[in-house]
Amino acid sequence: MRKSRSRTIVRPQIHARIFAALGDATRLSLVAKLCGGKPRSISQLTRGSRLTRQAITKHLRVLERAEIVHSFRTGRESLFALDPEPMDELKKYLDRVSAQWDQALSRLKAFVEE
Amino acid sequence: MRKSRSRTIVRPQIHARIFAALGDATRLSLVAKLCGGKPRSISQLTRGSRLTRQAITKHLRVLERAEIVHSFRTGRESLFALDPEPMDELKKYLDRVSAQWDQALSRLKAFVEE
DNA sequence: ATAATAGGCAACCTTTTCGTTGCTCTTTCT
DNA sequence: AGAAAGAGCAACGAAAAGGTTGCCTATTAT
Repeated sequence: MRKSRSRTIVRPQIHARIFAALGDATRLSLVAKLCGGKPRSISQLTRGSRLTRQAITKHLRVLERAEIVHSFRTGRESLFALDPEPMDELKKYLDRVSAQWDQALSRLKAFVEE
Repeated sequence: MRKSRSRTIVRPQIHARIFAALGDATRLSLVAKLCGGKPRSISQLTRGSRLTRQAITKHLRVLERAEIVHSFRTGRESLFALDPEPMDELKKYLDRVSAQWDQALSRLKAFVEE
């Protein structure tokens, strides 16, 4: 078995911003509303929330900076839609983490059994 | 096609804490170090970082509260090890999101083509 | 033309987060 | 026994996050 202990397979840093953007209940529920597929306006997304429109706007901007969402203006409203690529990236990241983890476990098992 | 528009498939809230815990570059790199499999002490995890031991400790406690990591004391050192279940949960969450997304896309496609 | 709706921008406040320093305690090494 | 290493606790400060209010502009509806 090749033991490449000098290098870590899982990269740091890059995904922190995406994780952070999803690390808030309000934003997570915005994502939930948007993953229905249809673009929604800020007012629409504000309806049913206890927060003000401006608060929702700020959350949407955070999601936008993390590129989880993009917006475009039509007439007097700005619509937001989901951008699923970063989520896929996160999924891949988590896959790598658990792959490395499983590998570590089987190494451990092999070590114990030898 | 059954259109269950009244309920959202993707749940909010529950995963926010886990996402938030991973939403920091320092903590992400701690996870990276830990997913090698071997439990590491606080001092070990501090070595090579520009931060103080206490800063690292705090980050570890955050990861612990999110149940991404657990700790146990042996002698004078407390060791931390990864707990991969929450990561799996996140992966499942992201799967649900992208499943719903794909579904929305195909609904849209069907609508456009009809 | 006016009123109503949708948003942007800026100031402001409060709470969390991130990191530090200083001190104490326990365990291990010599 | 004494020194060194590992860690816990508490106080503190700076900065960021989350939210609000007030006001102004642009678009749509009546």
